[in-house]
Amino acid sequence: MTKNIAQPSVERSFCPIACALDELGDKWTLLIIRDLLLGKKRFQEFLASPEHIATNILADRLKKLESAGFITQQAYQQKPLRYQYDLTQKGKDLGPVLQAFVNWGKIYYPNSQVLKPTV
Amino acid sequence: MTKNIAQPSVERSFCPIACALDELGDKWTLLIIRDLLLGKKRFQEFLASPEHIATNILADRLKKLESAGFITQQAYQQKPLRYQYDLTQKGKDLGPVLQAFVNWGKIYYPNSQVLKPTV
DNA sequence: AAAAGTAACTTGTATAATGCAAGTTATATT
DNA sequence: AATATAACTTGCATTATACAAGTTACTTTT
Repeated sequence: MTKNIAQPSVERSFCPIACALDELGDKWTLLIIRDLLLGKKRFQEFLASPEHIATNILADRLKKLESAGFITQQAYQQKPLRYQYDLTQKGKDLGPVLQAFVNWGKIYYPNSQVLKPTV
Repeated sequence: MTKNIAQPSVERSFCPIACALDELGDKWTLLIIRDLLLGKKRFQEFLASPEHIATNILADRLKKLESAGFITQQAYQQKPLRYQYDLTQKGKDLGPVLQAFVNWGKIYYPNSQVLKPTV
């Protein structure tokens, strides 16, 4: 079960890298940020990414990303109620971090391919 | 217990970010890379970092980093046998990724402080 | 010479995170 | 009425992480 929404409450150190990894250091969170930067906004769009995140993990990460101020959730229609997620400035500013990963990854995973922006 | 040394064997997708996170996407691995970039080389030096990694996790990550080609292990003395770890080019090339985290983290964690190089 | 210390780990155990399948709620479509 | 869709939640098994303690092979201190 995935029931904790509370954040770690104390960071491990004052190092900015450690602080960042406290919030982003897992196998999925930065991939959701990647999808958002590429234009995806909805639950089903994230699920459709090639890594196939599980629905419980996705729901958990969206909650944590929202409570940590990386994204906002808002309804884009009322009947039926449907939500979309948008990056805050804090989230958008991770662009250079992901670009650094891409630059590095293209060298060390020669078969890899950068995903095309949605839209 | 931490007994698996084998790598995931299949990457989740062809995305270079996903490939990178397959090897680096956890709370500790990039902090060890950070320490190595700052000049640390020995088990006890990594343990002394302010985040206080557990010894079993550190031993596990050093093995995984070596088998993934990020670091090399070599004895720096024989009696008693002691090892040091050095970054390969693949590991050193993560410098810009960590710098991007630092640049971002300094903005969003105003109390954070960049660690000084060891030496 | 015995006791204590140090580096680099390993082992045990408890808690937390992840993965997979299935179920839920509220509509819309056929 | 039956099926479909979006956005989740729930259960359960597997894997990862945290913390404490133990191990091995020396070196240093008393």
